[in-house]
Formats: sequence, structure tokens, C-alpha cells
Amino acid sequence: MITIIMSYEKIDMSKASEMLREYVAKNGMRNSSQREIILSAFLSAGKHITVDELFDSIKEKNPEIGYATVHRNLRLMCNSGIADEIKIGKGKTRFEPKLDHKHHDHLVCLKCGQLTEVNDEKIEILQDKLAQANGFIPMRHKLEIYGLCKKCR
Amino acid sequence: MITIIMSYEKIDMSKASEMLREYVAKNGMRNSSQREIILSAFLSAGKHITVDELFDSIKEKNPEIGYATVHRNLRLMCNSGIADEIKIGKGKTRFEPKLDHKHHDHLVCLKCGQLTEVNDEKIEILQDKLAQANGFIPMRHKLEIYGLCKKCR
DNA sequence: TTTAGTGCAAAGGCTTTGCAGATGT
DNA sequence: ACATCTGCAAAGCCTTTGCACTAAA
Repeated sequence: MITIIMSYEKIDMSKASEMLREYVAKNGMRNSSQREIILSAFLSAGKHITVDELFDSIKEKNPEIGYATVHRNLRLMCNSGIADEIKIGKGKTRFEPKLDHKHHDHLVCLKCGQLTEVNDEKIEILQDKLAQANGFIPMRHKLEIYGLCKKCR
Repeated sequence: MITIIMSYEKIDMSKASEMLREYVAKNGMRNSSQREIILSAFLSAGKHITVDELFDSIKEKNPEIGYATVHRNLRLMCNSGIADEIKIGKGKTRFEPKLDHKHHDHLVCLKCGQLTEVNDEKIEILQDKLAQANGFIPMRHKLEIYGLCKKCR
């Protein structure tokens, strides 16, 4: 079955917040008000966001938060399993929420740059087989299909 | 059918050279001895190579060739269809010969970083279907499977 | 000759880090 | 109090560019 995911499901903020606290506690780290602001801004961004974009969106209400802090916390979120880092083509590194957000692949429009999330179980299964046929233990994967989107075709 | 490509087929140097000359001629560009040296070094490198690695390998015999020239010519080769740029994970940009080298996907070992090239027709077909089901015209794609290779499992 | 290519060094763009001061615990 | 986190600025790292010079055509 092919599933097309056009936009994010609502992210469970309290669960994400809890996961982050847990990770922070386990690793002898501390909480901070900035971290919560960044987490909240990231989860409500609702798209594949760059560090700059997130920084800018936070700057509006919290101009005291620095770029490095945003960057460091984004990395922390990746480590704690809340966020995923995606690098597509020559574009900047982007981040997306991982929690309550199933694995998916990306359709990338070469004209307008639109990112659409898609998923196909059959492909997932074949990918695992392909890896195993080469004595490889697959753990995760990344599929990007480049072309022209509905609007640009 | 699953095809596992462990290493490069022999690259046809004269054909690549010809293609490059053609591209150069069409675009009102000129030839240069450096370009031929870089092309030759690139084609005989026989692996996914970074600009630095290529630069270093050329430096041995031709220390007068600059980094920028290697970089510029690598880009030129991409534009002329001889090379492909690949960006995997957080690693540096790598380049690989495209000519006489079929489309393939990559298995990336998370432990040792080994890159293995693989291909599966069925996946290719499903990918096109997946894209089309979303009104998308697929043109090319990139699949990377991360995990543990034979040696590291 | 004319103009693209080269080599050097410097500038860009993004990511990461050092450090002094602020802040959780 | 003590170690982490923050904010700033500076450093890194890789890629790209400006410019005077070299060399194809």
C-alpha cells in the first residue's frame, strides 16, 4: 500500500518534552528555559526546517537566544531521538521531528524545491532484502526521488 | 533481479575524454593539459573520491596543479555528464564516474564507512510508481541504506 | 591577440568551539 | 558550590571567487 503524507500529524509536545527530559537526566545534563523554547518552536514549525529558519522564528519572541544555542539543541534533539537531520542535494541541512512521525521517503521537486513525504511498504521490504543479499544488516535508509511536482510538471 | 556491484567496471577513458571535449567545444570553452590530467586521475581513482583525495593523488606527479583547478574541473565533469556528485550523511561531498557506470544505490556501513553499490530493478520500478501516484514526474533518485557491512556485523 | 583556464590567496557560508558569565540542581 | 548551559565571537572546514598571469585557438 502506498501512503502519501502531505503534512505533519499533530506532534505530541508533552511526549517529546518528556523524552528530552529523560535523555537529559540520563546523561547528567540540565534543563534550561531556552531548550524548552527551542523544542516548542521546532515541533510547531511543522516542516523540514533549517537552523537559520528556526533561529529566525525564535528570534521574534526571544531575541536573546543565540544561534549556537539553537544549533546545539537541535543536535541534542537528534541525539535524543526527537529530531532527524536530513540533507537533500546541495541544500542546507534540515531537521524534522521524528517522534510520532513515521519513517518516510521524500519527493523533491527540482523546480520549486517542494518536499513531499511518501511511503511504500513494498519498497521498504525490498530494500531490506537488497541489503541482506549483500550480507549487510540494514538499520535505516534514505530515499529521495527527484523530479517535477504536480504544480511544476 | 538483484545486482550487487562491488567495484567499478573498467571506465572507457577515451570515450569520457571525447565527451568532455564535446561539451567543452559546445560551450565555447578551451582544453587544457591540467584538465586531461585531472580527468585521467579521476577516472582511474576507481572509487567514490573527495576533492581532497583527488587533489592529493594528483599532487604526487603534478604538484603545480591547484586545488581550485581540481575542484572546478570536477564540477565541469559533473556538468558534462561524466561525473556525479554524491553526498552521504555528514561526510564530505564525493564524486564518482557516471559514464559506463549504471545507476545504483548505496549501502553505507555505519561502523567502517564502507560504500557498496547495489541495484534492484523491482525497487526502481516501485519508486517510479510511488512518485507517479503522487502526481510527480520522477527523473532520478537516490537511495542509501545504512547499517552494518559483512565485516562489521 | 583574444579570452578561457590556472594558481594563489582570500572571501563565503555554514557548522562548531572557546570562554566568561549566567543558571539549573 | 559546582558543572552545565548560554551567548558571543572567533575559529574551522570545505567550497567558491577575484585577480594577475599563462596558454589555448
